[in-house]
Amino acid sequence: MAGDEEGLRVRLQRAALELFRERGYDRTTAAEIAARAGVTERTFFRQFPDKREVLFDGETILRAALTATVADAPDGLGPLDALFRAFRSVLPLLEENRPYSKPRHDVISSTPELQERELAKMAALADALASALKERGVADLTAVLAAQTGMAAFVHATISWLDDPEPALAKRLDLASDELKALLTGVAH
Amino acid sequence: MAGDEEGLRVRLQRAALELFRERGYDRTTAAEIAARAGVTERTFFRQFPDKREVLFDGETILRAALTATVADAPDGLGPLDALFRAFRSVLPLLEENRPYSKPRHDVISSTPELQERELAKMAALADALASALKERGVADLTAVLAAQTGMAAFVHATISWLDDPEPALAKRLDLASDELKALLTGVAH
DNA sequence: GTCTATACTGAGATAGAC
DNA sequence: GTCTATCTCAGTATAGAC
Repeated sequence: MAGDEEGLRVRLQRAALELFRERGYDRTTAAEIAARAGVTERTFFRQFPDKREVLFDGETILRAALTATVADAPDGLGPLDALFRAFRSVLPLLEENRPYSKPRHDVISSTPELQERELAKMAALADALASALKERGVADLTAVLAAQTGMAAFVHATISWLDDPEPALAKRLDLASDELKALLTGVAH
Repeated sequence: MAGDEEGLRVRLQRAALELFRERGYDRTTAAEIAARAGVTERTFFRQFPDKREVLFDGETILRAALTATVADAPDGLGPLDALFRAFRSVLPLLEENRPYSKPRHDVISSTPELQERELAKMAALADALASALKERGVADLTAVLAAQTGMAAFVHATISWLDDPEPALAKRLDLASDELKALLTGVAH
């Protein structure tokens, strides 16, 4: 038995992604993932509360980075600008992880169960960002709408960039930001 | 047996909501729901692909109503205005259903599994609205961002109104609409 | 690590609508 | 008779309790 719990989690994640790509998500069992990582099924479920979660370990890190950057934003910066500043701050992290994220995303987008979990993670992230904005003194409704709107732009930019690396993610983020501005044009009420 | 399939679905939905409120979602089995509706477990799963889905039958109607109204919007109306016009058109439907929607929402918000499913439904709705906007000639990126942003406002208004009926839903929608305008105006880039 | 509940799936038998 | 919906029975996999 290794004491290397972190290494075990990574091994399980890799084994899972491999198997999901080979046979598809629903045709691979938790026992098979565990076996490929050299442990038992029980150990798998001790590391991850359910089978889907094995593909969503990185979200914690992303959330921590984003909320910290929002908290550190200079005074007077508007809510959406504070968010986009945070999104830009994690660009290197995302670009570095693209080789893993791309196949991972392919599996997710072809598996309804995993899509649901992804939406849940993104919603949790948006909630965390809304809280970070409120900490800055942004009003509740404003913070929630800004977080949702910003996340929508961020997710859309990221996903389209995973499908096609050109244009670069930074460029796509700028595009989405501009597009949000333009949305207002013609809003009557 | 009865040919009344629609009545059966409604009976199953009501039985499910009752049981979920009595014992909680995870402490009630599909067999129990079926039994209360007078059928077997297998029949339950023929009507609904999984246990969660029994609480999400109305989404289809809402989606049809919203997309139809977006399609019917007068020429020259901006994307966000077309969306809010559609949201307002569906207010009577929502108000009429509040007695059912409120307990349903309580169950959902206390059950992670159901929250995930709800997010998936809302995402599907946003996709449908984005498509409806594209049909009107709105550019892809614009349509997607408008749909996501509009849905965020709509969902937030609806949920807060389920928690507390005052102020009215129409008022809450106007508030959210105004808030979005204010939000987008301050984007620097 | 073992055992069990329960969500789901498939196949075949049955019964009612037409 | 066909067709469709339910029931019955047997099975697998996830997840939780012990």
